[in-house]
Amino acid sequence: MDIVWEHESVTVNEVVDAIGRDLAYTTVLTTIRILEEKGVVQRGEKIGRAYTYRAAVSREDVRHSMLHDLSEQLFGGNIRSMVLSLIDSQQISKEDLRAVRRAADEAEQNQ
Amino acid sequence: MDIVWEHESVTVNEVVDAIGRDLAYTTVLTTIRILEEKGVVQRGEKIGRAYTYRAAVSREDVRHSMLHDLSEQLFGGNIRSMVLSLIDSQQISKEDLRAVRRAADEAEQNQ
DNA sequence: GGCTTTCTACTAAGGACTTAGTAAAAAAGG
DNA sequence: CCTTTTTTACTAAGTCCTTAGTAGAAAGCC
Repeated sequence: MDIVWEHESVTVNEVVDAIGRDLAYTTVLTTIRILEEKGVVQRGEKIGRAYTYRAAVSREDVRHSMLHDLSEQLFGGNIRSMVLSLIDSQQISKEDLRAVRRAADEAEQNQ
Repeated sequence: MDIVWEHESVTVNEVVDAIGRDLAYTTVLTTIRILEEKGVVQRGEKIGRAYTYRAAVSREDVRHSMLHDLSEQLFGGNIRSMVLSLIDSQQISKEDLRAVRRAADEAEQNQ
């Protein structure tokens, strides 16, 4: 999906070239076909002899929905706990904390 | 795992009773055996005729590692982006934002 | 001590995901 | 037009997860 999102419209071959791993053409084709079945990718018209594909859901939507799912799994749906856990994780720098505070301020403003 | 974490030490039967879903005894047994194989649960001594099991990793550790994994998958490991995405998700209230800001302040202090 | 119940170990089926092969269709090229 | 190449559709094998059944061991009960 990262590659589809980055390219707006891709053929199977473009994905194979971009993916950086040594996967067979048919492997990528199968994967895209399943993504299409699930509705996260859509088939467009042919370019030359190959079909093109483009994302049918946005990266943001997927991020939000996966974050939501994980918050359910780990924190009973409590987003606040999740954010606090991230802040306490020692993986976060001073600038990160400043950015977080700024974002919290803005979010509060816009409510 | 939730049940194991809540009970400190459990038998298979206690899990079956607590789980709220209609699962066969052997299903729960198998699941616990696999959790044991993976090292997240440890077998203790027998109580009566049944083995007891207890958590071998903390809930916090699992939360942090799963959050870390998802941050890699969705945000290239950038925790800050992940927190900002959560804050922007409209799922978060004023009090949540205040709590977040307070936590950010404390975290900065402790650095 | 033999019957009954409880628990465990082993096995297995079905679904999802990843990987890739084969065959056929479609296009390209002489 | 016939051969070669490219692309697709279908199939399949392997792994992991969830679910559960069967057989045998262990404990409990007269």
